[in-house]
Amino acid sequence: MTRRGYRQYCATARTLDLVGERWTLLIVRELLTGPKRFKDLGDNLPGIGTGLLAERLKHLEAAGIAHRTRLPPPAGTPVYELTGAGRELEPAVLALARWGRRWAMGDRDEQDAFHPGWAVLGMQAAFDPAAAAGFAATYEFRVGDTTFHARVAGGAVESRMGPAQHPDAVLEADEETFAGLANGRLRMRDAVRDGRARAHGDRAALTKLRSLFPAVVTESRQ
Amino acid sequence: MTRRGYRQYCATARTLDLVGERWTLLIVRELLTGPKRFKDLGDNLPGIGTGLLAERLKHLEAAGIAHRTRLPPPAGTPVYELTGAGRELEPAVLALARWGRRWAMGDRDEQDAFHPGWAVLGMQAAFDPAAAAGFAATYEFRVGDTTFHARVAGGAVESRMGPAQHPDAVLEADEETFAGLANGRLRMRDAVRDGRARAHGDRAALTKLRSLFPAVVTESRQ
DNA sequence: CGGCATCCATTTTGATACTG
DNA sequence: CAGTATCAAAATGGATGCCG
Repeated sequence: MTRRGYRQYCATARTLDLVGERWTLLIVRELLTGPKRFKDLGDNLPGIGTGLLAERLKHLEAAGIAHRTRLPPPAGTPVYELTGAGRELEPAVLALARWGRRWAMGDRDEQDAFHPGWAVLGMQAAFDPAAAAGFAATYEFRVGDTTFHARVAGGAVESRMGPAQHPDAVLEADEETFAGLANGRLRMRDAVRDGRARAHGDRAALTKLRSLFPAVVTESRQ
Repeated sequence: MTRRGYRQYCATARTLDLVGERWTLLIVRELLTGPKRFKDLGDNLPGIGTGLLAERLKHLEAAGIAHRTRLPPPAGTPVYELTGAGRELEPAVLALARWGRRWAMGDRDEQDAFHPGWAVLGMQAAFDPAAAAGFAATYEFRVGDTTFHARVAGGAVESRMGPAQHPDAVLEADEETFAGLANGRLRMRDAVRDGRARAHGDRAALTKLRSLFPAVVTESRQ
């Protein structure tokens, strides 16, 4: 009856006691890009099953990582949203993503699902603060009918779903191409040159884009 | 038969496919402080059972994260050791530890195990690069009959089990005290003032120590 | 010690049907 | 849509025995 735990007085183990079970960190990943409805969470986590999803959400609430609330009127739809503690899991999730970009991203399998929301985090994981020093710009990304944007400033990046207010540049690509970009298999410049991605807007911002979110693929010359 | 996976083309999910199962990241944590024997791994992971530990180690080998080798002669004991890919999991493990120090470290429960090796990572998670800028020193820590050290230089820290070559300062404390320091529940200065920890060595290095590894506990003044 | 094999009691999970 | 209820299929924990 009592939840299974590692029973170790260790910060890593305690964290895993709270978010280390199957699906939990992926739910956090979903919520990192904004509040979501029960159904949307389920749709982005194929295979989880409503029962387990409900259980995990209850647990995250009990742990103070997420909470159930309602979107402001007139929508009023019930959604789940991260708390402050939950948002602070972002560095850990990004660290895992960074490792995955480097070591776990073979080609995409037919079976593998892909949702543009994941690309948002993929881009954040790819972000190179050094390249962003002393630079500021806002980018908008369009993938099929999904849009998100990234605001670069002060050597940091902030990404969100939805369109940007005044984007300096816009990048447009199909899902497959974007998956490659976000997961480090494809270089921005190659995608644009091949016409798989279309870019427009401020020329300096577009040039900078390539170094802000470097791909992982071997530094093939040229 | 086929391993269970999330089947998502997402860097976070792929990483969790490889290291997200129960015990796996704790095995990585153990190996981050150096190669270990099968038995020592088991001893530091109470409850895992030899079968599951063997299965996890095989999986980590297959994934290229760890490998089985032998200590150089004359010891020759078989040990498990991280590969390059495995060592690169350190940022992710430390990020989880950092979150845990902040949000998951209630008091230690009677039931909770504690091993000094965990403190090594706890200290690394606590490390504040900003405070270390332009500073260099080597510290040795003694907990019961266990010794480890941290070398601070170039705004970074490197910790290892075992004594330091030429420590600038030495900190000595019992296990309970050290657990509190590593997990952020106890401030260095308080532990020293109370006599729960004994420090000696270079005075400047000792003073700096307090800011290099700040505690998490509320900034209660004085 | 290093590890695999086996048996068994519990937990977790996955899939689906069902209710407000 | 949100979430509960239910049941079968894994995964895990613990004990124990074995063999190099």
